[in-house]
Amino acid sequence: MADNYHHGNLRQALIDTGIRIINEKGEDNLSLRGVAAECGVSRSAPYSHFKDKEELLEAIKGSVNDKFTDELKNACAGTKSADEALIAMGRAYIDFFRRNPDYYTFLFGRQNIVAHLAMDKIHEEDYPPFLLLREMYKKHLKENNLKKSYKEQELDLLKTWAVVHGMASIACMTGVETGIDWDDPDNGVVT
Amino acid sequence: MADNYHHGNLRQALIDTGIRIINEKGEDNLSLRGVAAECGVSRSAPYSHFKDKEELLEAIKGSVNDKFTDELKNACAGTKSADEALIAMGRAYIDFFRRNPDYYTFLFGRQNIVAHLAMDKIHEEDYPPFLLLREMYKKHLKENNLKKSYKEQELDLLKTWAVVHGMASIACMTGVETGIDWDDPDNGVVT
DNA sequence: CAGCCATCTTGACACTGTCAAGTTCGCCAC
DNA sequence: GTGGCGAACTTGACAGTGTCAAGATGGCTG
Repeated sequence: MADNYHHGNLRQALIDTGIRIINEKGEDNLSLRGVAAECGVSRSAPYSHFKDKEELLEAIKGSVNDKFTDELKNACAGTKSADEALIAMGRAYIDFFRRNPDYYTFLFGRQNIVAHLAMDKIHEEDYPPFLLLREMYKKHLKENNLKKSYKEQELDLLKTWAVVHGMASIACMTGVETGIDWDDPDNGVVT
Repeated sequence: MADNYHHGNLRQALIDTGIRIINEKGEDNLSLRGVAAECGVSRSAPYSHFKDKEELLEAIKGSVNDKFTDELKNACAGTKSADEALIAMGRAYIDFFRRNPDYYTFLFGRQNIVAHLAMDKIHEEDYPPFLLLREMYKKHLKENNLKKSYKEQELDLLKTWAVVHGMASIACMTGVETGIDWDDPDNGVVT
């Protein structure tokens, strides 16, 4: 049967059902054998597409990261100024992980990002969400006619990222409703 | 032999070697059987002290959390004002996870804290490090003769925790050296 | 048509968490 | 002391896991 052999797009199927399983049952309950089974394929078929279980997880991570980055971009899309965009991004960042708490550990747990990007300092890295933040931040400086030293900019970016990222983490841990008027504080931090 | 039976303090021994293994080989490579073996005890001996592997992990987590809280307290100890104490705590918080990056995921990963403390909102929780932060924050308000609404206080605390926690997370992910003059920014955020 | 080779399968192994049943031994009532 | 209770520990067993080696399949290229 041509059904069993040459599945067609097993690689993508594995990634997709992998994401679904993580959503339904959490990262802990994702097994290579399980993913393979749900794709209607034998236990070691995945080894034709991924060296490791780890490599499949990395691929899934990449996919989730794309979705995350898209949501951040969409949040920016409807805004008229860089200031608005920064606020919208902050909201979207936190919302994303409030809606999918499991993704926080999944994306940021372990040494994933380090392994992926091998960056030395934050401002040298190419983590897409951070690139987006920097871009908007520079726009914000231009629009408001602000001049800052490189050091000051670096610190602003780090602080902004930290506060938003921290809020997301806290929101995931506690399930807290961030009853916060982002229009004020985020701006306060950035400027 | 009295050596095999009634180990004496197996419970604590399991926790201690558990911590050691996590330090040496990471959480992923910690197996119940492994811990038991290193304690010179059979594979299911741990089940006399812990219901689960999860219950052992929780115990280890508690132990690590104690160490973390101690370091924060020690950081406060040498300070003369609440403002100084807050800064010292922020530094200690970030330093702790820069020294032990694995602990970040271990402590804050999954739903650990939620499961542990079952808190609804941040200001109602009893997570020791946060209690310490709030205590120092209130001292800071008193020492500086500041009056703030409950809402404002809540927001200050959340923002402060978020920025410090976020910095810690970022530091763990990136291994970045936080070349930051904490004497300025932290104060700026808190006040 | 021949055969290459990516793709997939089956068999096997070591390792894991967990349970049931049995063993050991300190301790307490008699 | 002696009996035995019960906590602490052991051994045997089972299902599930990641991974590899060897073989089967079948679309593509010559």
